[in-house]
Amino acid sequence: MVTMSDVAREAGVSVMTVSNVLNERLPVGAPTRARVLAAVEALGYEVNLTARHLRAGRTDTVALIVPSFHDYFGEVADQIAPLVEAHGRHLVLERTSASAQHEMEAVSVARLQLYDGVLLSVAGLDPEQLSRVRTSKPIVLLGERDVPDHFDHVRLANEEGARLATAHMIERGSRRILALGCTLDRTHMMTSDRRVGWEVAHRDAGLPVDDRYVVPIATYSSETARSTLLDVIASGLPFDGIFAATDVIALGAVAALASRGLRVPDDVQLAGFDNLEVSSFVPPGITSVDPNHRGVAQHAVGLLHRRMAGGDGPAEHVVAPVSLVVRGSTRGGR
Amino acid sequence: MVTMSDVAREAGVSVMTVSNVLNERLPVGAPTRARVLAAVEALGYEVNLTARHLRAGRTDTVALIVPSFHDYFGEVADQIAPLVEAHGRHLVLERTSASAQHEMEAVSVARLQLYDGVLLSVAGLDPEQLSRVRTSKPIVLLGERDVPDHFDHVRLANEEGARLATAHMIERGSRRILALGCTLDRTHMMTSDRRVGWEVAHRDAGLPVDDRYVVPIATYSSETARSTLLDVIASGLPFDGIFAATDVIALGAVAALASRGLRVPDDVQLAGFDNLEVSSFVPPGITSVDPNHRGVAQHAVGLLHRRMAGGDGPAEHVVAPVSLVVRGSTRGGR
DNA sequence: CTGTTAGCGCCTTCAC
DNA sequence: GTGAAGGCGCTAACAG
Repeated sequence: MVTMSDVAREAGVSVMTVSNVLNERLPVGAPTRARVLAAVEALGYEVNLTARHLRAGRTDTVALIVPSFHDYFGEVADQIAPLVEAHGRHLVLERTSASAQHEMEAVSVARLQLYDGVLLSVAGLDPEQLSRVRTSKPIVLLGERDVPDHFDHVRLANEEGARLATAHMIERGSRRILALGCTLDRTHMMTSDRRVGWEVAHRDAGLPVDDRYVVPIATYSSETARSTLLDVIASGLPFDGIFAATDVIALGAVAALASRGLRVPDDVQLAGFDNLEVSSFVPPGITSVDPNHRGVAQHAVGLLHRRMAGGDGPAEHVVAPVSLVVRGSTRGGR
Repeated sequence: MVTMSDVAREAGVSVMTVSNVLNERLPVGAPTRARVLAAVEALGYEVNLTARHLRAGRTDTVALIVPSFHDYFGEVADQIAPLVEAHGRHLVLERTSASAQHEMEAVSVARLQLYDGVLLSVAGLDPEQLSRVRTSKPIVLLGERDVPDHFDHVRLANEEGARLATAHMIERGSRRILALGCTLDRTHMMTSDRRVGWEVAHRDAGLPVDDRYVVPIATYSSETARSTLLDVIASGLPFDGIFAATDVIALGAVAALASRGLRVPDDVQLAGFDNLEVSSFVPPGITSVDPNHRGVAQHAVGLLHRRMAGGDGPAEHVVAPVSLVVRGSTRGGR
C-alpha cells in the first residue's frame, strides 16, 4: 500500500505538505504542489480512509440496517440515500439476518461505532432486546414495533391505513372482508395494528367483526399468501373482499384468485399495503395504502441529522401519515 | 467515547490485559479477567473497529456497489450476503448514484480502500472509465457491459437467454415478436446482447429479422415500457409476441396489453428476463429467463475470495448460464 | 509557505 | 501471566 510518506519521499517534501496539497487545507506553493501531485500520480496514491476516520473521530457515513435488501427495504433505501448525501455523508446498507432470532448478533453494537449515525429497521427486535442496544452513536429506529421510549422512532400510521383501505371496500359494497396476513396479537406489531384498522372500519360502518376473517400467514411471501388463500377458498368461508397486510401478500392473493376464476374486483375486491411499484402494473391495478416512503425517509434522516449535529432533546416518536391509492382492484378505481 | 485505557484504569490493569481478555489471544488469570469484564460492563465499553481496522490493515468487510438498491440488485445482494458471511466477513451495500454519468465519482476509489474486496456492478461504466479504477484491493465486476481484460468479471449469458425465450415463442406460434427494451447497438450491452439472441432465434427458425420490431425504451421502468408499448399498438405495427428485455419492462407490457383488451397468451405471447419474484404471481404468470442469481453470486464471491486469499492468476471472465422458466404468458405454460 | 511533534485506539512484539 | 513500547496512516497545532 502506498502511503503519504511514500509520496512525501518521492516528492522530497514532508508528509504534512502532501496532506495540505490533497486536502487544500493550508496553501502550498505552486512548484511544490506540482511535485506532490506528480508523485501522487506516479505512485497511484489513494488516501487511507480508515486512518483518516480514526484521526478525525468520525466517518461521514450513515448506516441503514435492514432485515433484507429486497422489496420494501430497497425502495426505502433509495429514498434515504439522496437525503443522506445531501448532508455530505455516505449511506451504506447492512443486512441483519434472515433469522429474526440472531438479528442483533449479526450487526454487533461494535459495528455501529463505524458510523456517525444509524438507521435501524426493527423487524424482529422486541423492546427488551432493543434496550440492550447501548451505543453512544445517534440512532433512529424505523418500523412498526414498539420501541423503548428513549429512542427516536419513525413508524407508519398502520391502523389508519388499514382502516382507509377496508372502509373503501365496505363503501364499495364488500361485506365479508378477509384480513389476510393480519394477526390478533394484542401488542403493537405491523400485523396487529393493521388488523385493528380493519376492525375499526367495520365498527364505523356498523358491521360485525368476525375473527374467522383474520387469516394469519406463516411467512410473508407471495407464495405462502397464495397457498393460504387457496386454503381459505377451499374451506368454503364466503368472502367478497380482501385486505392484504402487504402488497407482497396481495400479489399472492391475485394469483390465487385468478387460478380459481374469481374476478377482481367483480367477485372480490382487493386492497394491499405498501404501494409497491408492481401494484400499479398488475392488472387491474392493485388498490394499496401508500406508505409514504418519502415522508418516512425525510423524518428519519431529519431526526438523525439533528442528533448527529449534537441535538439532545427528548426522543421523538413520529407517526408518518399514509394515504390510499385507489386502482382497479376495488370498484370505483380506474 | 470509552476506550480500552479507560477500562484498564478502572480495572487496575494494563491496556494489553484488557485486549487479551476481550480477544482471548493470550491467557489471563481468572481474577484479573473478572475485574476486566466487570469494568467493561460498568463503563459500557465497545471496541473501536476503526482503530482495529487501521492496526490490522484489513476490515473483514466486502462491499457490493450497485446503481440502485431496489429490484434486481436487492435480490442479488440477498444471495451474496450469506456467501460473504460464510467466509467470516461482512457485506455492505453502497449505491453509486442515480446519475449514470457520475457513477464512479459517487463512490470514490479511495472509498474502495475501506474494504477488503469489492463487487462492483457496472451498469453505466464503459471500459475506458473502468480502466481508470486503479485500486490495490481485489475487485470483481458484475454486469453485462464489456470490461477491461485485467478485471475478474461475471456476466450473464444474455444472448442465450434471449434466444431461448424468443425461440420458445416462435415454436409456440408467434411470428412477429417485438424486442421491447432492446437496442441495435453494436457494442456489448445488456440491451444489445439480448437483441442479438432475439435475432439468432429468428435466423435459426428461418424467419426474417425486421429492425422495426426492436423497440428501445427511454428509461428502464415499467411506466416507460407501458407507454412505449401503447405507442407501438397505436402505430398499427402488427405483433403477436413480445420479448421484453427485463421483467420490469414485461410488467409494463402486461399493463399496456390489459388496458387494450389484448389477451396473454392468446393474442400476444410474452416473455421477460430476470425472473423477478413477481413474475410468477402476475396472472397468468410471466415466462421469464432466470438470471441465475445464485450462480452469479457464487462465481463472484468465489473469484473475490480467491483474490482476497492472495491468488494472482490471470483474470477470469465467467459467463453464468441461464435457463427459461415457462409460465402462462406463453402457450404451453401452466 | 513548509516541517516537526504528537496522538486518534488498538494490537504485535518483546521484556519482565 | 502481565506490562511497556511502538507504530498502523493520517492530520491539528504549533514552530520556524
